[in-house]
Amino acid sequence: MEYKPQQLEKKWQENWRASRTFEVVEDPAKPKFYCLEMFAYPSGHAHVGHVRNYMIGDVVARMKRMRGFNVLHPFGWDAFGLPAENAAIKSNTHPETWTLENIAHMKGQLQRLGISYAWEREIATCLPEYYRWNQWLFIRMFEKRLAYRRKSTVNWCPSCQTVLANEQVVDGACWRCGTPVTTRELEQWFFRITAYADELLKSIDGLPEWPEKVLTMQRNWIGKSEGARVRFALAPGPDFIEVFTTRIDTIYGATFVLLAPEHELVERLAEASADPSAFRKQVQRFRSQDRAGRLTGEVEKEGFDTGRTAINPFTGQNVPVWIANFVLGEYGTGAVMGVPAHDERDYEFARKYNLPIQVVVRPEGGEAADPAGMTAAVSNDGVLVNSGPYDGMTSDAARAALTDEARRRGIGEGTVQYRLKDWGISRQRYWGTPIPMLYCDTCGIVPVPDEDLPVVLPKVASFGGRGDSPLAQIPEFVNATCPKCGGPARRETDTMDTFVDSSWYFFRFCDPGNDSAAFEPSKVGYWGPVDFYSGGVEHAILHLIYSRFFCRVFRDLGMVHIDEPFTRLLTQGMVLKDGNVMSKSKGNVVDPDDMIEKYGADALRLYVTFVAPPEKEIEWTDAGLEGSFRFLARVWRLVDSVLETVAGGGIPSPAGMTLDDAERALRRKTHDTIRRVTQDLDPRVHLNTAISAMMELVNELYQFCDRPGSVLTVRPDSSVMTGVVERKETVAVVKEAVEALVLMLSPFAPHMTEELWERMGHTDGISAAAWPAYDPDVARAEQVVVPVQVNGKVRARLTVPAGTSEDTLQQLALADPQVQAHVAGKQVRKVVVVNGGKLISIVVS
RNA sequence: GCGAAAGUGGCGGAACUGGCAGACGCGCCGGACUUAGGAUCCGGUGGCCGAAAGGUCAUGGGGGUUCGAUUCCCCCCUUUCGCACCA
Repeated sequence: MEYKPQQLEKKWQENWRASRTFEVVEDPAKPKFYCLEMFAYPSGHAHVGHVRNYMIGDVVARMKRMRGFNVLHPFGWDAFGLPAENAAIKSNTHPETWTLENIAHMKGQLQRLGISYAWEREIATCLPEYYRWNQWLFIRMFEKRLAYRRKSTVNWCPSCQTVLANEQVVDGACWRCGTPVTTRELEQWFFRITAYADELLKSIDGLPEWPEKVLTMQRNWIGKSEGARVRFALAPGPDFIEVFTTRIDTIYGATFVLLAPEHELVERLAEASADPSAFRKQVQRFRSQDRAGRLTGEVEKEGFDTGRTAINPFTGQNVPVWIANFVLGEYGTGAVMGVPAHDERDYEFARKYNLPIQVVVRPEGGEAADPAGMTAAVSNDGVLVNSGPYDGMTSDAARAALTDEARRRGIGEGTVQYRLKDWGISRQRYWGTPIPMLYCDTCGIVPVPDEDLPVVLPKVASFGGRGDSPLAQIPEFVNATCPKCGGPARRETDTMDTFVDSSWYFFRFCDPGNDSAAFEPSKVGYWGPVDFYSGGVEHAILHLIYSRFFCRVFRDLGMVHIDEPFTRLLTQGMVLKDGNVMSKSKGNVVDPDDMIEKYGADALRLYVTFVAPPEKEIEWTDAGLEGSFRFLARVWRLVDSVLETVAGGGIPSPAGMTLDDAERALRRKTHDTIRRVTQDLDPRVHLNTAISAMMELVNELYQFCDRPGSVLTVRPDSSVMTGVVERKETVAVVKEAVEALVLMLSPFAPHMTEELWERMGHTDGISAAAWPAYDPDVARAEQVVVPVQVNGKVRARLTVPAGTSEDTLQQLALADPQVQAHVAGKQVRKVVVVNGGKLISIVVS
């Protein structure tokens, strides 16, 4: 029978659905395994990049199932978001229609791949059954003051017409569309992720199974720095400027103070200045400078003197107060002390504007620099000079002592500063979760009562972003009644950032149908945390830090008992075509359906897992896919040819039989392959080398069948073998090899192996079958070949019984005629037997 | 600029704690079977010298440690990624 993947794939997909093969329930008797791939944005069409991600997860899920785990492997849709809205505007449909159609199409594509998803657990975040719990959680967070509203300067994407979180600004541009981000002053809802900053940072050390790269990115993003806040009195009083510094040890060298153009004191200083309008003009110019440039240092450092001075609380000196465009209003206190001798930026600034430079730190064991002759700031720690009572202290000691003095004098204190800021979640767009809040003139901000949830997203006809939320244009939505006083109230018309949806969906999968709670704690208690999570590295800080935050919020609500949501993270590489990311606009998208039609889903699955390690980027090639197809056809022919003999349960195991050399060699190869494949899949996920090992076994089986004197032959037309196999040993050995092969191949090529498994006489289905057992006694060779090197070159090979002692090996090596030919007339300096007999190295002079 | 990772045949990639570099696949070459082969099976395939046996050079470049280095150390080059005025 020829290998025709299409029909049998259909057959088995139908069979899996009908018999609910991959649905699961909690079973305390079995070890659980929660295997998850990042759910999909329903953009319209799955491409082979998606396929690759889902295959990595599916191979792991199927393998774990066969190894006796109760495996939860669900899938769903990250279905809210701007593209739906934009597409709807363009094509004059509704975002919901667009989204649900896309989901239906993509679901079909994924099902044709034969992924072992528990489809009955499918969720879509745009449905009220789901987003209702976003609202529920929002209210809980509001109650715990983890959600709050304030006016602030926010990132604004002029193209998307909405606010962006800091995490969504990449190099000063919108993460979604690449438009340079501007700022706006808006009343916004925030999640207090900073309340967990320290915990999120510390527990990074508790994530040993995450890529180091992702952990580093998260550490940098949280950006903890320890330092001090110190107040410089403004002369004349009573105002003061509070600065944040990590280098209080250099404070005796602070010869000026710099304010961000956004600093709250700026307006008052302008007011009191000689020429307020010129002052304001300068400030305005700084504020309107390219934001990205200001943030990255591409915009030149500039500043101007406010004409005022402040008092350095340690030196007592009057120091000028300047406003500088490079000082960040959002970080620290929005004001810094200028220490030109020991900070490069301050140095540059002081040189430009001729501000005094005072050296207060010298290198340990070196001389203090001469301010006049300096060409650059010296920012290393050292020993203090010109610092009054602190002279001679190391920077470290001085930081402690100076902070202590500041605290005693009431002019400052040690603080910890984070770069991480609270997560702004308000979005002025339609296609998202309505924020369940009401504004009442008498009662203020009032949450929608739980029993009134969900606040359903009303159907509207127009959603053009115009800077305010489309929901604000619907009076029936906006006008509501205050649940507290019964008076008129206004509804919040912003929607939530879609990253809220994706920050807890993995919990919902544990109990997706629950209509009285986000999930039943006992169910997450059983399944959580996610044991294996795979997805793109682009979420290294966005989704992955928000999810870690939400997990802790649920924990503090008493609903989960874990700190971290994902035990192991694998960031898979992208699939490129012609060196580029696949995208519709580039016209280089490879549609999995086309590939399935040509070669079958199994070949596609095998290709994306074989071509490179999962973490690496790959370049799509049709030739590679064809190669994978060829391998599957080769396996098919092999099994098909020997099927009649190996089928049925009547043949005993080869263990205990008296085997000939070839049979023993094949058995050894079989068990060696089981060991290699098993290790490559678990705990490592080296899918490519696991497949290589199976290919070797297949090659070996072909050789075995073709060996001289064999009556087994794999026929090109895949007819049954010729002749009659009389040796039951031969049959038993081949059967063992073929069964192990088919089992281990099944996570990669489930359809074909199901078919073969059935034809081999099994009725239970291969996904219920047990992973083949590795027998180390079989894999161990009874004879080993030991290479003998003389001065680094292999000159002979000894064939000896396994376990020959090192002494004996040495003697045998030196007695070997070929070795002697190379040793003759020279002096043997050294003989080394490596790793108990893996190799012998002889050194002669 | 700072930091991290990586650099292996024509290509994708192997090599687990230093131990026969190039597994496995693609491509290419040859053979068998064929009316035919873009099917299949078998064989070959890093460079150079050689008819062959064999020799010799080879894991970005240069040093070092070692009996032995793709693997460990130092310097340099290149690429990719991350951070990028965070005081």
